[in-house]
Amino acid sequence: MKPRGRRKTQQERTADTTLKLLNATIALLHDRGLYRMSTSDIAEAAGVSRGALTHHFSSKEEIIAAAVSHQLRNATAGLHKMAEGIRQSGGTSDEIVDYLWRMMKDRLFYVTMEYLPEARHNAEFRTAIIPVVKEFHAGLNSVWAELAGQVGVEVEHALVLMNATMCLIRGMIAQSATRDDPAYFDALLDFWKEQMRREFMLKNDEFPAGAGEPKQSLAALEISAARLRHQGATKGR
Amino acid sequence: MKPRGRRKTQQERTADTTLKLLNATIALLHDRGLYRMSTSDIAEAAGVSRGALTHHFSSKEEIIAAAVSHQLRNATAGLHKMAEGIRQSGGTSDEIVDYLWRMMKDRLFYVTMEYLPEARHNAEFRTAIIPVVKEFHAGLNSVWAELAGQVGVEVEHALVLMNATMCLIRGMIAQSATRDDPAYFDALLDFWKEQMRREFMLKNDEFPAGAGEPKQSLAALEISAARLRHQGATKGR
DNA sequence: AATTACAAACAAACAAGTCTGTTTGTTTGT
DNA sequence: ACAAACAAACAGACTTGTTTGTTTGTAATT
Repeated sequence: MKPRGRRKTQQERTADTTLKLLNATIALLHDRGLYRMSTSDIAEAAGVSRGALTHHFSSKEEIIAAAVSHQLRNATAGLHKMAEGIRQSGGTSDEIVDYLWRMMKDRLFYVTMEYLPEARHNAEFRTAIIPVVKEFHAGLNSVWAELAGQVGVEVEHALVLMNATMCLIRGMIAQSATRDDPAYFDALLDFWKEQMRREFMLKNDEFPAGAGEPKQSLAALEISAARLRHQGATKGR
Repeated sequence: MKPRGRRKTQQERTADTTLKLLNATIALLHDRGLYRMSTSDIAEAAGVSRGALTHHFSSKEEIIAAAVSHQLRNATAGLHKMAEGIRQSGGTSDEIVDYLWRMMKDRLFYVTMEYLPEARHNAEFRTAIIPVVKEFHAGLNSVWAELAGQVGVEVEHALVLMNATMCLIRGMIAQSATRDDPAYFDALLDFWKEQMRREFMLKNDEFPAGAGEPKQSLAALEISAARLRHQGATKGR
């Protein structure tokens, strides 16, 4: 695709170099951490000079923000692709939870944890990445809304479930920094998948898709009963 | 208790100075972040000389680890106190979720996010804090197990619920760095409280308290919850 | 009880290294 | 030829750990 030995156009040169730099930045963020890496390290890892780096990015903050945006955009693209997959050939909540877990675990949230403190203490940096973060969430919404539409759950509720799922995953990965215990996290994830299955099943029964008969399973009945009982009991508070 | 203007013994001097240093360290971790603060800043904030700091702590890493341990131990003490409150006068899952949320939001997890990258990239630091983290989790277990025993839920399952709750809270606070939206987080927390209520209710029905006393009335639960709320509100520093 | 001897706590300046942003010089593309 | 892309040298600003000197508490001795 790319001309092999041929000369590159200026645009190509810029694109190549910046891409190498951004990928190297993400790798270093993950492997060494934001404060254990220098711009020299980035240039070295990218295989370019530090002059090249400073030519394209005028500050460390800027290249970090660019790299983070780059990574988030990639993740967003993946999410939309997944939403498309669900639209065309369906998908289960289990699969989505697994996908999100893998996506976050595959460096995304580790990198996020590296720059979150920076976002918290550096207003400029924060405002620089917030738009991309919002794009990312729009991607998440697509996936979840797609599943909701497929199963017939209210979109509002589906979004709550999605956000809870994401927060849970974030917290799990955060904890994994001080707890090396894959079995523990697997168990937690299994628990959550079951929760999501039940949520979608339950809602599916309450709002039957299409002309389907409102068939409630025994388990669902018990759950609804318990829920109603509790709601009624606590309303007086 | 402490002699007012009188001379202090060496032990008292050490205790006072180190405490001032540790508190200042936590405050700076929260306000400025691990990498935006220097040991000079710590000494200044504590109102002692940098020489005093280096006398008690031989490296920045060491004082950070000590401060984190200090904070975690305090939190652990609070958890055990709460477990005791539940043992004596009961408590609801709602109240516990609220307590954990407040505890984490009150600097605990913000500080944690500051040193998590360090824990991830610095093996010595990690091994230094892991024992205290484990103590902390033991404290969490106490609280949750107490509630489980009270309501008749299997302890195993209760621990899963507790861990999920903690991970959810972690993830929410992490997200709060790039999303300033209290209503959103309130909604998420409300959703979760409802989940926990249902979990405990449901399990309570599945495993009715054997030959023991009939389970506490909701009114009684509410009363003890109010007590806990008050305790939690006044225990903070 | 007072003086002296010693150790711990503290203060302040120092030395060494690192990192960032800038500047100056060279190559490559248009 | 001109400008963009790149390379490399440089200067300034921290930060950390160390060192040197001073004060405060404790214990021994007389």
